[in-house]
Formats: sequence, C-alpha cells, structure tokens
Amino acid sequence: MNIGDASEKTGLPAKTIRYYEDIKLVKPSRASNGYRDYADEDIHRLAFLQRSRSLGFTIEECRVLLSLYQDKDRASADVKALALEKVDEIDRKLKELKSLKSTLKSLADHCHGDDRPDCPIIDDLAAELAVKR
Amino acid sequence: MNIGDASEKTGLPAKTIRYYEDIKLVKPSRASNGYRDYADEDIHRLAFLQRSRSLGFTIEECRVLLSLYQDKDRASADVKALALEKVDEIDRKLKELKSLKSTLKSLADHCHGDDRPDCPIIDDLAAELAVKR
DNA sequence: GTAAGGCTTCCAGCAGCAGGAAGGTCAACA
DNA sequence: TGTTGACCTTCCTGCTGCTGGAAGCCTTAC
Repeated sequence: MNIGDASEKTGLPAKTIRYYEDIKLVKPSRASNGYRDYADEDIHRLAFLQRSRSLGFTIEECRVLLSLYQDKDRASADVKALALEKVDEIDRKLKELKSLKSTLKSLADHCHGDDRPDCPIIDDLAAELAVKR
Repeated sequence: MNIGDASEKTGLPAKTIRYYEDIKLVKPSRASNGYRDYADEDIHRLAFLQRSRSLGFTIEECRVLLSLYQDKDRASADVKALALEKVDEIDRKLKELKSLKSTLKSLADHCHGDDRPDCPIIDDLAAELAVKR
C-alpha cells in the first residue's frame, strides 16, 4: 500500500507519515520502485499514533504507548499511570488558561472600547514598571 | 543599565532580552565597551512585553500591542478587540482540553490498572483500525 | 597579577511537522 | 509511441520562542 492510501486510511498527512518513519516510529518496507509499502501492521501503528497524538500524548509518550501496546505481558497499570499523568497535566493547563481568561476578560470589560485613546488594558500592561521604579 | 540589571528588573532572562532585540522589539543603545545599555524606556518596553507575553499574546500580537501603546491617538476599541479575540481563542482551547480530559479520564476509569495485561486504554487507541478495515 | 563574574557573538537544537524544489515512476489516453 | 498528470522520492528550509553552549572580551575585587 502506497503512502497516499496509508494517509487516507489513517487521516495522517503523508508528510507526517514520512516524519514518523524518520524518527523511527514506523518502518514500512519498500517496493521495487523505491516507494514505501505499508502493510496492515504499519497502518495499524499509524492509526494508533493518530489516536494517541490526538489525545494529547507527545511523540515520546506515543513511543512508550506503542511499546506497551506491542508488549503482550505489560501491566495495564503502566498504561493507566501514563493516562492519569496526562489528565493531571491537562488539569494544570486548564487552570492556567482559566485564570488567564478571567484576567483578560476583566481587563477587556473595564475598557470602554470606543474611539477614545484611554485604555485600561494598555495601562495595565504598562503598569508593572511603576511598581518597580 | 546592563543586560543583567534589565533582566532583574523585568523578570526576563538575558537570553530572551537579546532575542527580543534580534527580532526588533527593543533597540537599546550600546556603551563604549560594546555592552548593551538599557534606558528607562527600554526597560518599560521589556516589562510591557513580559506582561503581555504572560497573558498569552504571541510575539506578533505583542508587537501590535506595543505600537498601540506607543500611539497616543489609537482607539481603545482596537486594543479591546485584540483582547477579546484572545479570550475567544482561550475559550476554544479550554473546550478542546476539557473534552480531551473527559475522554482520557473515562478511558482511565475503565482500566482496572493492575498487573494483568488487559487494558481498555490501549484497546481504544488501537480500535480505530477495526472500523476502517 | 589573577580569578570570578559579566558581557559579547555565533551556532545548534527543542517539538512536530509543513512547504517547496528537483527529479523518478506509473497509469491512462490519443 | 508519446505525453500528460498524478503520485512518489529525497533533501533543505522554516515555523514559535526561546535555551544552551562555546569562544573570547571586559570589569571588578583581592
């Protein structure tokens, strides 16, 4: 199966698939004309990668997940730990974004937003200096 | 004022300050020995950058904000628009992260997480293929 | 005089690809 | 048989926003 079909089947751009080969996440064989030839197992791995990447796992985490996936004797606890760690990470990001949003929102709410130049947002951005002077 | 002091006053690493000069966000003068020499106005700009970056504005947005800051006649509406756009962006990210989290969480909740190899997380990551076959 | 710390420039690298150039290959059609 | 157009190949560059490190001045204190 050529890279175009692999791309269609997995939803990954061809560029990405070649990149994954570059960093040794997949190792497709080659046809006699030099084209990459994807077996079912390769497609499987690529689809796995697509799923785990879209769940927010980094490439290196995906590498671990793949090896856990390959290892028929691994404990499910190992996988669960990775997933929960990721949940924690997402939680931290959520908190950060929420506080960011409320700060920005309250700044914007206090700005009258018309054609006068007076603007509390800009004032706030510049304010820090006054404290430190 | 040397870069070290500028760093301390603004909370930005020296490396970052040099980078900001590289991309023309600040233009400090030079002392006779070749050292960068930061005037109050430079420090002001750097502090402004520190604040706006920490609020999640990209470098290019910061560039716009700085020019709006410099422009005494600009409408506050311009600034407000940028801020609100950013709030929207944050909202989109929040949504995405929330759904990501709930997916991961429910996957993890269904995994018994012991030393048996059976694991619904891995199964789910691999599941996509079955559909497409 | 010398040692420690600060400063300079320049080069490389991180994640995770995307875009593009230059060229080989294949299938279909005239 | 020739040719078009779609697909494939490799290789190189660039994106964001810095960070680390090497090699080499400058300054300050003892």
